[in-house]
Amino acid sequence: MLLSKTCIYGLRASVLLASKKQGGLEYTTIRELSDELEISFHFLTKVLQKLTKSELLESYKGPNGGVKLARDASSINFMDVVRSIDGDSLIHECALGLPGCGLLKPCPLHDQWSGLKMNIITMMQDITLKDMANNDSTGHLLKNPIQIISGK
Amino acid sequence: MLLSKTCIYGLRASVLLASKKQGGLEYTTIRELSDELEISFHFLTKVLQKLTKSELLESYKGPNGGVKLARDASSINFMDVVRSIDGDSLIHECALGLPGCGLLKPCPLHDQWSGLKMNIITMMQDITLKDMANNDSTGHLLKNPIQIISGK
DNA sequence: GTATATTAAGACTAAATACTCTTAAATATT
DNA sequence: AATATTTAAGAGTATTTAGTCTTAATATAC
Repeated sequence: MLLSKTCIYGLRASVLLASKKQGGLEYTTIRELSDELEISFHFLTKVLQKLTKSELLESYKGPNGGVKLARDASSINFMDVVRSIDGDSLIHECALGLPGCGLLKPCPLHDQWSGLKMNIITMMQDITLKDMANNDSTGHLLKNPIQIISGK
Repeated sequence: MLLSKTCIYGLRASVLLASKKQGGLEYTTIRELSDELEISFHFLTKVLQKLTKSELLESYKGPNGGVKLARDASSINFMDVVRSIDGDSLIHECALGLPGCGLLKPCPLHDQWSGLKMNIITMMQDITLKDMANNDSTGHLLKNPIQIISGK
């Protein structure tokens, strides 16, 4: 698995926020997010605390509180969330888990893997929360995708 | 982490075998492999049992026994070992861990990720144990790399 | 056949990750 | 001030992955 489950939960919640009114710039309760994403409320709370600490989200306690994106969904990318939760092991890690593998002392897979890894990182940096929110036509991330031709 | 530690151990042992005389086609004891790779003997034994069951290795009990490659190192690729140990979750898994993600119901990352994933898989299929054994000039995988200008 | 060398298999333990529950702190409403 | 709503934080539990240990099975050599 490339990303931890914790990280995936953080991503899903961030994209869900981005899909909300005002592009996620107003408070939504974690309860609402956890209900929609079908993730345990308490666990999601912990995950989102990491995003709050790394200032991707802002939180507010009490009635009408919740979490919101700290800045526009188009300026937060996939990689920001990944680094906040999984750290940058993805960036530095050798495919064979060999300590000390690098340009100076490449493992047998280093050259091939660093190229592929760079492509993954570039992709993660290029795609923003807004992109993902707009690209969830199949409702994978958002159980109740944005209604274009709204019903009731 | 893309590959489990178990999988990485299996890869390292396979490459080490491939680097041995006769290209790994004669028996080497697991004890020798575990000593050279500095992996616990018992744990490596378990890992290699998987490779033996999937017929990438052959084992033989008793004195002069051990494990050897079941076929030439140039005909076993990286992917063979990965699939034997980690299964093909790598091939099928959605980057966001979403069940049901696929061509028919792509998640917001599906298109980008499936392209990158294909590159990873292609790389793993293209590189053989022989390639890796030949390409370990820095001795990352093999603690005592093959001596070209042999000492003592 | 007895001792020795080796892999196979299963039970067990440890560590990492995922998840739950309880309590505290902050804010709003009345 | 009292109560309700919400996130924060910490302790605790469960599950998965990694690793260890013991015993069994198989083969060789004497």
